[in-house]
Amino acid sequence: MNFSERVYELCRKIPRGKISTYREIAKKLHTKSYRAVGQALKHNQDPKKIPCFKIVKANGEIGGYSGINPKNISKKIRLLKNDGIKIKDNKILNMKNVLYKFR
DNA sequence: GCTTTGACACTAA
DNA sequence: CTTAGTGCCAAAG
Repeated sequence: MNFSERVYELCRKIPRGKISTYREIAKKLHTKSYRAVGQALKHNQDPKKIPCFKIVKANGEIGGYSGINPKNISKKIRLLKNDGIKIKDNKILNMKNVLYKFR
């Protein structure tokens, strides 16, 4: 199982109404490659199977979605809101409440 | 097989 | 609050 696949697995484990961060995933994979996590997601991006919109930055910002295009960012925000996440000015509110912790 | 890139993180100023 | 700099590591070139 390569790096990317493990990233996808973790994404799928995130329950509805919760989110996670690139950092948390990297930690769970026992690496500090936060950036590589994002790389993996953008490359494969299988929205049908992988809720990659649940992955945000550690500081509560949204990050990107299928690149860093603002249009897709909006879509990501809409998906998150639809999942019960509150967002204000491209930042997550109540991070602590919605952040899903692995392990 | 070395160099660059990037959906990030962290600290300091 | 914003910039600027440094670290990170898998993938792409």
